[in-house]
Amino acid sequence: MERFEELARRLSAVGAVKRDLGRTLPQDCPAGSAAVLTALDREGEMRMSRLAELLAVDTSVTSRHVAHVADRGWIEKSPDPADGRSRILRLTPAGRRKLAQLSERYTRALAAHLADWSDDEVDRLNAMLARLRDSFGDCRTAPRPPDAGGPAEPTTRTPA
Amino acid sequence: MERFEELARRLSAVGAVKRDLGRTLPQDCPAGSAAVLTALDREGEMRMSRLAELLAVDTSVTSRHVAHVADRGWIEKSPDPADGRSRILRLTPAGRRKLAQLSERYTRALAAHLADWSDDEVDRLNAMLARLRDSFGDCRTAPRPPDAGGPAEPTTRTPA
DNA sequence: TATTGTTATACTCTATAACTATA
DNA sequence: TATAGTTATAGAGTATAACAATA
Repeated sequence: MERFEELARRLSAVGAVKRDLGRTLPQDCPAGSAAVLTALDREGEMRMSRLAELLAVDTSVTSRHVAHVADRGWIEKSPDPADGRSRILRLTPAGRRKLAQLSERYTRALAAHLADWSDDEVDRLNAMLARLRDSFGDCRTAPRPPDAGGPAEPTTRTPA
Repeated sequence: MERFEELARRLSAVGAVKRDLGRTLPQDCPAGSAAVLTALDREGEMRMSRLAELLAVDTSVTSRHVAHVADRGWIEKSPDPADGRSRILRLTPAGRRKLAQLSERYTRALAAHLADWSDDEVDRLNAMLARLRDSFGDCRTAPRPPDAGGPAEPTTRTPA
């Protein structure tokens, strides 16, 4: 169990890293908003429920974050032809520009701190974090739909 | 930069893992309090300023968390013979019992989710997270950038 | 009746700034 | 004057529950 106790502490310490990186974000786009933009950029347009699932937070939380970015014109909500209760969320050109700006700053800060890491090391950390996330799978929400069409061409953005 | 963009997303996703694990914590001891108990258990008695440094949060934040656990009798504050402004923080027996309880639940949840990980894999993740934390050293004093619309301001650092 | 999303409320975590009490 | 710690205030993130509109 010792190694799991260590892991618990290490995960806790990741918070410090994230707080530090979060300071690169502009005042009008906090981490929650950046996460919405990033998800829509990578996965393409989607409904609120799916976005909440991707972000692994409650729909009420997602609703607030979406409202924030929609108020600023970074995403648009169009009617969902398949379900009148739902709407389709989509990045706007302004949203893409905002995301590009965020991503550039955030990623640059990360790269600066990890300047002495080899590409391979970063890749290995990425792989392990991916596995970690998978191991916690869908403890909060339903599994992703059987994915058929593949995500709309992601432009490789990033932030929080 | 792509691998750093991926890392940014992976780090963000760690939040979901931590939220999930955080649900194992008892109502009277949230994550911040647990962090205080853990640090005092591992590093031994210390002053507020050192604790704040270990947790990588502002002393005002630490002060609140310490007040929470002190109110519940989990730590005690004794006068610092070397400096009258300061006090020494120390776990009480009750604090140790509380921590043992927390740790048991938290660690068990972690172990359950990572049941199919080998010891070696957990060790490697631990090592990488340790290095990640080290790479962000003591960068807690960096103020927020002036933000708002404009392009990323110039940085003195030269990322890879 | 069930589901999608919104809103009201509450709690945790964090930071900045003002304040106290020592040094 | 400077430092250790506290407190007041504010902002972000999250969750639960009550609600509206639609299915």
